[in-house]
Amino acid sequence: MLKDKNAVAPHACVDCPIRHRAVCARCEVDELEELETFKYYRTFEAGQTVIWSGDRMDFVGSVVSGIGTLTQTMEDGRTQMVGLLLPSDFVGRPGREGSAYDVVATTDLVMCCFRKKPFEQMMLVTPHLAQRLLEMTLDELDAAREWMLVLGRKTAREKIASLLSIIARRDASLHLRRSDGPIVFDLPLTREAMADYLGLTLETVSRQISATADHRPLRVDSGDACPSRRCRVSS
Amino acid sequence: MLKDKNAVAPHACVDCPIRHRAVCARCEVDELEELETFKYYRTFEAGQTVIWSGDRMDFVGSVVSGIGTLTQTMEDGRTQMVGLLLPSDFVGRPGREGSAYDVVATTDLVMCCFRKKPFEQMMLVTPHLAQRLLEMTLDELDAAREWMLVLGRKTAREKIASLLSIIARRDASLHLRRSDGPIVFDLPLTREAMADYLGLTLETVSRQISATADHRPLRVDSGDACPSRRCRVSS
DNA sequence: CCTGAGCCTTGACACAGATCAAACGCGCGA
DNA sequence: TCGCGCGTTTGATCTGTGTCAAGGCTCAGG
Repeated sequence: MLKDKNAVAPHACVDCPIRHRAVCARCEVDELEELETFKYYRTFEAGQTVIWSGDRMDFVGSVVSGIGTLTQTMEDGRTQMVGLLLPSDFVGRPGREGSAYDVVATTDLVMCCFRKKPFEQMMLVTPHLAQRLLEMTLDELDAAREWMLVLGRKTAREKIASLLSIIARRDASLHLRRSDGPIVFDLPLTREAMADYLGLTLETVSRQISATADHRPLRVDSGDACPSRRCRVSS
Repeated sequence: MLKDKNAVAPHACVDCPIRHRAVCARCEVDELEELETFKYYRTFEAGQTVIWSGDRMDFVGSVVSGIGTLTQTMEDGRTQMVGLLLPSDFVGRPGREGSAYDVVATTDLVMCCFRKKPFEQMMLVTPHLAQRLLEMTLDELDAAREWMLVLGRKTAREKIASLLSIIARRDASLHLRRSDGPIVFDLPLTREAMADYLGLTLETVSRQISATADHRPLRVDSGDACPSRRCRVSS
């Protein structure tokens, strides 16, 4: 239960790694200071559940580092991931008591949390906050709708391609890579998590990835401990 | 091209049928008056396209009556509906040039439109508008995610049940019916539109509905011109 | 009246992906 | 060192939907 080496929480908003992408992106320095009065960090280990669906939530917050998932489960156990939480993504809904989804840490995760009550109150008087949240929510809505197309109409192969492309895009926008040569990025999801996101079974995911890896477009770089978790995509 | 008999556009916001559910729900009388200075109505016939994906949009607006759809299409023609537009639903995104989706009128449709520029400006200084829009967007996001579960994990039969249940719920919340006896409501979608929404083919939709109609839960009331467009759901 | 256009239904068949089952490889603790 | 757990791969088989095709119903127009 020791702290993860990367999980050293930042303290000043001003040099926060997600400063310019999170809910607080539009805030002025004095607004950041106000936020800090009810802000705290929480860290989660890979695999830990952040919130159970239906649980009362007394905070909202942003992912600072690591990856989380938002999933829905039916009574009979079928499960569908409805959102990926990458750094700067917002969790929780102001004005709603409980969480509608299970939130799970896929990797070690650091979250910047705000107590919900004061956050809600600050939103009422701070257009910068409310505006940014609206903007982020609209983006998420677009993403959700794009994903509906993936789930409803694409083949297994195309679904995997869509997943890789989304992760690659987000990864690139975060790390600002040079765009020459093959694109390389971590794929920190198990086959099962991918299957949950794509509306497939884990066997199908595995088969499609193996097949694709042979026939080109995508190659798996085996220089890593867990070979299939790091991808190099060409084309 | 004569005006539809129902398409007589209301003029005063105060007695608008969607007054208390639309973006303007939280607005005070003076705010409504300001909205009216750049508001206008547009009517569309069943089948007409309201906006093409990618088109520049110079307005945002609310559905006053009728039903519309939001659909995405891939280059090869596969298509997925990503949203149903029922009365009071909002169309368009402040802060975005063009539409990301095709918007099509499924029935005759009346929309209450606001010129985008003034609307955006008013949003900046009118928390009531921005707050309501945020709330509606969050609801839409929840709906989209619920739909992801439907698309990703449910069987054809369950998908149809989900569709009926959604329409019935929205219909009930709009018309406030007595809840005794079997629920009856219009289903103003073609098999093709349902298929687009559910990520199925129209043949599968047709088969499932026929099958379900025989074996109970859902019965089709054949007192109508187009028998399969009016449903009576028991249980 | 007939005709054609939409929309819906039904049938036969194919196939993508699910399901069930076995086995592999790697890291970890005893 | 061994054995175990977890994630993954691979195989054999089954099945729910898609695909292709034909035919029906209802309405509008000539």
